Amino acid sequence: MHILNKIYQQLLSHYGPQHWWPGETQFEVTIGAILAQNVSWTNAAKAIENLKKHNLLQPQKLSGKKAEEIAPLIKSSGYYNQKADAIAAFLRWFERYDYSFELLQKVPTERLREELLALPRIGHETADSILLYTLERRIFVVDAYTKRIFTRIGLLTGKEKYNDVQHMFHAHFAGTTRDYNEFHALIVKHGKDVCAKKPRCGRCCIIRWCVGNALTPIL
DNA sequence: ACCCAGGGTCATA
DNA sequence: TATGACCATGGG
Repeated sequence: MHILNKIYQQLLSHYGPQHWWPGETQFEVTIGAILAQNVSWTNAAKAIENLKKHNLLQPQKLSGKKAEEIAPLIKSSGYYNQKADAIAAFLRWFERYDYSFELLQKVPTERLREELLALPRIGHETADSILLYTLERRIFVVDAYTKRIFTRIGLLTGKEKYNDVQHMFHAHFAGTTRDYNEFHALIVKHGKDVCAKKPRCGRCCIIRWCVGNALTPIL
């Protein structure tokens, strides 16, 4: 069994399933992926609740709004002007698929990823979050915690680009889409738990405890 | 008052 | 290619 699978099993048994992504509908998950960019989930969740309160958390409703109208509704998520632009642009793109996630499912993952990445303010992580959590494609989502944790335990050097890190997981982590979902969620959980930006000395991360210290970067 | 949080983009060298 | 600046709210 590859070390990545061991780490996954260890995290899963330690924290339990995280049941990501929180969200009642595919559209809510998708918009949430944009709103959660570089902000605490609680801030993003407030913006989502506000959209819900205004009965706008449906593509056909929200597509009628201009970015300037969306922005004040999502203030709590931070960067609200950019995120309002991103949402408006996403809806303009989504219209070509009749606002139908059913139709999106017919599109191959690679093409979907390219189209999402072509949208403003949708970068690698946001695109992959939508692919994994909304559309249930077997795609690994790389975030800041992933790079930090796996660099700290020595499986990464810290100089890899997004696609390099993702390739490591795609090449070596054997799991279902569900496992890819859980792994990323568990990494975030573990990151918030013990792998803060400033290393807290003395608190040994359970991954290191799991795999030991003699690791060399794979890739 | 600082630091951080489930990033992305653009100008500059 | 690789940094730095900028976007911005809210909780600790």
